[in-house]
Amino acid sequence: MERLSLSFFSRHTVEVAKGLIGKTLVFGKYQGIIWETEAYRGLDDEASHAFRKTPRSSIMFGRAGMSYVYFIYGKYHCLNIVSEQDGEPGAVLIRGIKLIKPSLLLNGPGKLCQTLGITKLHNGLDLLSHEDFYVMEGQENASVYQATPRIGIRKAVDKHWRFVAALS
DNA sequence: CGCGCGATTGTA
DNA sequence: ACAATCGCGCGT
Repeated sequence: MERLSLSFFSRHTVEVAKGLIGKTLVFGKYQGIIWETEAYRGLDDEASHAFRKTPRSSIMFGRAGMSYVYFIYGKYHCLNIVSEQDGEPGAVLIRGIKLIKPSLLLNGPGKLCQTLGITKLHNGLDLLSHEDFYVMEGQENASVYQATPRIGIRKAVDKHWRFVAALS
């Protein structure tokens, strides 16, 4: 299967978030079908870390296809993939994947990173060229069935930028 | 340098 | 409905 390239990730973040549903995340020995995503943008998105440019969020302003991993609530890590043209902020939060072998649904960004062992050490890696951390084509039958407000935020609840795959 | 709070989760 | 837990971001 073919690895997703720069042209896939360097689009509007909402399109990337939808497009990632059904794709295959590869991280070391793990492989999983991406089940749930959320789009986060810049100045037009009050709920995004990139609403303001800070040291932490600066990666979101860089070239698409890079990993953005942040630490939250003193306990959990969350995995994002940078989107948009270089210079434009955006990233897609990976909220859920369906692990292949062992078959296991990882719902929730914290649990996902905990299970796979993703930490801040994996922040700023290039998924376009990394040896065993990337996204490739997958089961395209997993089509988007629902768009909802994003989870765990109080701002910009009018933006329905959370996407969940259909059952299968 | 101090302080409030969060793109979460498990438990009550 | 809420506590746990600590790094980030902003104000002083």
